Amino acid sequence: MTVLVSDRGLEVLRVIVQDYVASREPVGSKSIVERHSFGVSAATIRNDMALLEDEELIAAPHTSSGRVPTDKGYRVFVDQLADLRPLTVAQRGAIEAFLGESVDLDDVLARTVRLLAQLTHQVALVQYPSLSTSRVRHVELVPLTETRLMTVFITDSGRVEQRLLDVSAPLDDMLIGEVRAKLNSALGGLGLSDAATKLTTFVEGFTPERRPVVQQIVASLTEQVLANKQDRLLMAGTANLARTEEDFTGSIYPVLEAIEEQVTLLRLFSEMEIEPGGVLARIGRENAGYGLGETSVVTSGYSSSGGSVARLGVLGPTRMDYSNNMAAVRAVARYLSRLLGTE
Amino acid sequence: MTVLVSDRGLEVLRVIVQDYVASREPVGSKSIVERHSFGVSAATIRNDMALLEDEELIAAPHTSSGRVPTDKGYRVFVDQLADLRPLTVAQRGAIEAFLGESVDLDDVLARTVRLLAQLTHQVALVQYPSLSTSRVRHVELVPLTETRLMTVFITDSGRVEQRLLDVSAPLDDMLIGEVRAKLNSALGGLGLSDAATKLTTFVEGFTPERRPVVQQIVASLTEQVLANKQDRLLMAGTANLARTEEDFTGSIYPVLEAIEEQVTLLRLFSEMEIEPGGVLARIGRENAGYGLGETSVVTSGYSSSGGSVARLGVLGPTRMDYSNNMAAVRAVARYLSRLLGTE
DNA sequence: ATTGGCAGTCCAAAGGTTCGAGTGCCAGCA
DNA sequence: TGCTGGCACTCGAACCTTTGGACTGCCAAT
Repeated sequence: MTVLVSDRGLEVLRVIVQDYVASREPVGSKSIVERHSFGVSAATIRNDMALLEDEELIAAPHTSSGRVPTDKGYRVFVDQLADLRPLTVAQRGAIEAFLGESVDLDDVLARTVRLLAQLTHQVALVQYPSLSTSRVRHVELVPLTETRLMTVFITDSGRVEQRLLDVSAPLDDMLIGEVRAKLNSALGGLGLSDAATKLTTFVEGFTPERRPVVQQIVASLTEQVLANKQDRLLMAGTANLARTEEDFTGSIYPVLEAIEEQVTLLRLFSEMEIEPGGVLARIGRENAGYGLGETSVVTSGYSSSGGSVARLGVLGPTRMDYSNNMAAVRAVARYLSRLLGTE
Repeated sequence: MTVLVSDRGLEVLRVIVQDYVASREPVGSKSIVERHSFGVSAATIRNDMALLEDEELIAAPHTSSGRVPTDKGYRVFVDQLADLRPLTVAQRGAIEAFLGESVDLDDVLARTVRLLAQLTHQVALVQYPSLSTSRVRHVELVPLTETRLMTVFITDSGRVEQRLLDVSAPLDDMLIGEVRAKLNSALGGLGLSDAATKLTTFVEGFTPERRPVVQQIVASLTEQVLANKQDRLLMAGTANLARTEEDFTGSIYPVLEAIEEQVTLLRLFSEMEIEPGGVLARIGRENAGYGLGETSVVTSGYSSSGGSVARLGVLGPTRMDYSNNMAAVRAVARYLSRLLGTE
């Protein structure tokens, strides 16, 4: 974009975005000079606004009404104008206090997503650390009855998956102990794909009469490994859509549908490049392909001890408070990385 | 209630509830005779309606408008008039197909709550089987690093709780094996309260130099047992509140708040007596104490293999489709009992 | 470049009117 | 006794009109 807009022009854009987000009403030249000290008259602001309109950064809903930022205007605001001031001490304290209590990964993520929803008043999303890039830390077999056992699967990203399994022949502790030991020495430290490969030949180390049972266990584990490659998504604050309903011109139905379809959101997530520590916004029509043409998505990435990177973020109407939301998402992502990294 | 209202009067109440729920509009005598074949004239219906109004079962929002059921009217409808016809074959099939795929308790309940939200288009709630009435099935200690281990706690209701733990001294497999074995023989089959009691003296069976480490493990387990006595609640379909927003006279804010406060809902659940297989409704002002004066809650109970009983249900505006929702809640509760009972 | 002024536009709110659905009541009828 | 048709009455929802005001765009002056 060539610089057809003066510095003051950009400043005008900023206050238009800010005021519009705050008031939900188109903002006019007069209210700008009243609320902000530009040191120039309303007429001057009007000239600047005319330029901004030429650049399609703002638009007038009706011939003689105030202006509203366009998607492009939000884009410029986010890229050049938004100041992501750090959260207040109180907010930081709240994050630490709230997440600090967590006892395991499930708990951490569940709290995180609720926290994010509260901080931003939007729909919050947190993706589980991808299993596919993480490694096997431990496999546990827990006998429950003679023919029933539970397989527990722990990755270095802290994720724990368990599954129940019925086997055809009675189990004895000796066998289970042996299988457990061999499984752990064979799989420990492997990436998941490698682990799955290794499992295909695992049964060979056992005597023929034991193979059927071992095979059943292996089959279950393999399934567990592969099935869980698909990513999980946590959500919170969907009710916030109700509060912001007025911001959607049509109904919020398509939005609700897209949200129920977790697959859609995962695809959307996966399309957003994340440099660690950074925070990204997709604005309005940029999401039109997903039926979310009137929503914006703010995301960042976090890393867990396994080195795997997953995403988290919020989703809401295009007219959202980007400054606050981006700051919150960034802060929570960083804190989460710290929490999961050292742990 | 004395029988001041004729049989036909009750029938009129039924169609008023049904039509009002379907159309969201006050229903008048004329539309009743048009839509339903009562074999009498509108004037007669009007007389019946006057009686119903005397009984405070219906009310007129404005002097000359149709009638709307009162909370009391809904109550009578639910208690005497609603026909809970079983779900269609297709719906049953959907339940079985959807829940049948589940792999563990977490999965079952997560699917259940989503299913319930879909069937009823309301906010769905599912309570985890209470730990307090269930018994210890297995305790597992999983070493992760030299000073770090994971404690896994499995109850006969299928619930699995895990927790990470850092200990002050290095662990060796021998010790872990011994502690695991002793824990399981000491705790297996005990109720949770008894287990907690037993844990207080558990450390005595070890040599003094080992006690500190064992004590740390025991402390963590105890905490795990006690902390988890508090019940967990799953929720889904909160976005349905947005769809039904018009049904709330004021804002839906208090409702949102009550929903975020899971404690409130748990208290409300706990107040509702459940005879197994039955389904209960709390209507409108009956929930006023919780800030939910305009909402109704439909619940039932389900039992899991541990014999423990937990609750599930839906929450929505007073003007909801009780017939459908009560049938759905009952069906899902029964199916869930079957699934968790045999498993 | 910036400004004050002015004509023009058009939405939103306020007021007024109409329309019709619905009620209550009553006298007549089976 | 219970049901019916008829009628006067009420009152909200919908529609129209009017008014006020918040804008803009443009222009001549500084």
